[in-house]
Amino acid sequence: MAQNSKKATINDVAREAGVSKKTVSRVINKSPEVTQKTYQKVEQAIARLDYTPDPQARGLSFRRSFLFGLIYDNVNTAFIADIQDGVLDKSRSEGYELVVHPCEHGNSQWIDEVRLLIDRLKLAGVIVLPPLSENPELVKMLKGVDCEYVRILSVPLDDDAHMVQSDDRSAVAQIADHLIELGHRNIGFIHGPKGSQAAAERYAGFSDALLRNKLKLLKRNLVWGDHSFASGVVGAHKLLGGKTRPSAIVASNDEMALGAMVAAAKLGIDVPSQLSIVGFDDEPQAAKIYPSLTTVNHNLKRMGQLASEKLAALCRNQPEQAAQVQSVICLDLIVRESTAKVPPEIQGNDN
Amino acid sequence: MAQNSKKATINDVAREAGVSKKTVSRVINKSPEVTQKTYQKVEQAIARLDYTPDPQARGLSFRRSFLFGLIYDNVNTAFIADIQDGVLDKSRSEGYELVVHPCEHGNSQWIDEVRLLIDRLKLAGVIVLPPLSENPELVKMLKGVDCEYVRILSVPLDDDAHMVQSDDRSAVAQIADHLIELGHRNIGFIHGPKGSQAAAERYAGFSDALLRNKLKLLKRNLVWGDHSFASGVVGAHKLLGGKTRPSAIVASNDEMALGAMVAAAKLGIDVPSQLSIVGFDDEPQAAKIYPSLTTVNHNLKRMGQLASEKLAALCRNQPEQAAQVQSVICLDLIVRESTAKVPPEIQGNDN
DNA sequence: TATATAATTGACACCGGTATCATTTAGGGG
DNA sequence: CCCCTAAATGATACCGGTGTCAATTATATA
Repeated sequence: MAQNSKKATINDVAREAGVSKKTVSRVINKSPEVTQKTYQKVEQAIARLDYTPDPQARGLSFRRSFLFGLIYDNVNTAFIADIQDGVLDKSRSEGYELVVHPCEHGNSQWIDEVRLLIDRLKLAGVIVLPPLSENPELVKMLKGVDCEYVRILSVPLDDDAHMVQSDDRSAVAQIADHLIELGHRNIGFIHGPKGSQAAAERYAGFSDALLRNKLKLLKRNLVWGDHSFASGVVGAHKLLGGKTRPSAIVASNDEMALGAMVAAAKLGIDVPSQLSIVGFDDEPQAAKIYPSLTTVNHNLKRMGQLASEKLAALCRNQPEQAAQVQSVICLDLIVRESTAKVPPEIQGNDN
Repeated sequence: MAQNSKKATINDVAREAGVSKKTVSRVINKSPEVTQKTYQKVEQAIARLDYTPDPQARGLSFRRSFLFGLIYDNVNTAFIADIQDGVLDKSRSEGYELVVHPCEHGNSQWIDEVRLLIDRLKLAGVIVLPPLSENPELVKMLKGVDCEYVRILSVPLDDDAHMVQSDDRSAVAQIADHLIELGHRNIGFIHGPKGSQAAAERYAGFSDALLRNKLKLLKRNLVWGDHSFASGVVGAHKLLGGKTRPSAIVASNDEMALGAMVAAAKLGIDVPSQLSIVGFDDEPQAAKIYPSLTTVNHNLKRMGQLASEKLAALCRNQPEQAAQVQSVICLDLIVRESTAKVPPEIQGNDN
């Protein structure tokens, strides 16, 4: 407790340094027009008084706060928490605190609600998470409002300054390649929700890999899910119920992959000796089951860091710099216990 | 977009309503001294102009912001996300936005850091999550600062207005009772980290149940862990390695219970036919494995809601009201597939 | 009906900063 | 050495609200 009782104001510093408060303000804002000498005088006074400027008062003048907003839909809490962690990492070091703001999914008013939030809190910038970030109406709104933004999504975009993209497509291709290398030819796929662009990207990656390896995409090997555990169970049952069941299943996310594993267990199909299963996301539980799940790691924290780094650059009015921050994140294939060579008795049994 | 271009200020409303801006301010703050008639005039003007007061400006005058802080240690992201969700639920309906602020664990400066955060953002209140909330230094700091607070923890406290407690002790007792009902007499326990009061409470519950049922607490049935998955694996190996291995294992949290399940699987011990396992927390993955995990549900979201409800009451200067909000939360036993009757061949094999 | 008292309302300073523009100081050329 | 121009600094209004206290109005009392 350096200060006596009240915290120092800019007037105290001005008095202490023997300058006007405007000059102190200049120092705080690193204005280049201040003399070296004056600068030091003020700096010392600031240090002596243990002064920190009041963000509220500054915000009132600037018509802008020192807050970032994190806008998300409350679907997957683990997902959010990790990104949030990364965002906090960078934003706080840049002098911004973070306001979190989940939106009711399905509530069509959410865009207006976000606008109101931005307006009222005078947010300096927002980071929008998928699937909200895919919404074109939102982007339209953000462009019309005095607030910077960065979108996190898995759909490629031609707007490096405002996006951090995880390259889901290549990652799923990688994962499919891994299975193909293990000898699998007959591979099932559990698709994500129909409206989701992210899910579409993941399927595209699967398709890429199969075509590149001259394998056919069989209709009977594709089932639809909605990224929920239950839909993974159902989907796997469908895939495994046919006469020529696939020797491997790729699920569009871990949640469904876990569902597939439970379905297999209940059907008495051993993973991985009789069936390989892969997921996508590397959720915490993926490593904590037996057999542990081969999947792909999102680097969520890193994405959060990059997003806030871009946002901070945008708020400094340096869009070029924001664009130069890495925009596309590659994911890491994580091979665990749920994948193995195709069992010999099935070997030739492909399409 | 109702407003023309700029948002309306209090002066605009005052002009529109034909009163002074101070009177408008009174209406905003629901001051009782305003006439019914004036009140309506102003309300209508506000509605016509689509006016919302500027929280920054109000905060500057009040020397207080309309922000709550959520202070946590970054150990378990799922845990945080759910509470955060509940906190947001209530706090936003009370007119507060939420700033999230993780603290580096191990960094001993964190209390000062929180003080600075409170000071700079002039937070109206903070909600502190365990294990941070257990720290007496923190509480001392919070009492010396002009900011309301609510602690979430699992240790009983005599301070209803400032705490939301989850009754871990009774819950673990319940879970042990469940096992005892199933015929288990020889029950192992994997303890949480040594410093943690929460872990101590859970063990106390276990002990309660055994003593109540006149079972002995055997030293060989207690191993220490640290709430991590890995320590669950190790702990279970120790418990299962002896000559008279327990027929059931209670882990102090789900994470370790999952570790125990993997350990059992690798040892070729079938769950639940040869070994029952229970966890604590009901993390999302608990239901998404086979066999699914019997555990206890935290009602994290509810805790978050109650905490923010209390905090809002405190901020309205109604401590009695805050104290009346439910303070102790009972947890729900969730029986799934990982527990079963004790196998007959072991039946008499107790202490 | 006049007056004392309480209930409403308004004028103005202030919260802690920044913007604008005038003023002072410093540097350079004649 | 003086004048001109540019750089550094300061005075004052203002951001959008609230607090204080005085001024006005309504109500109660005599």
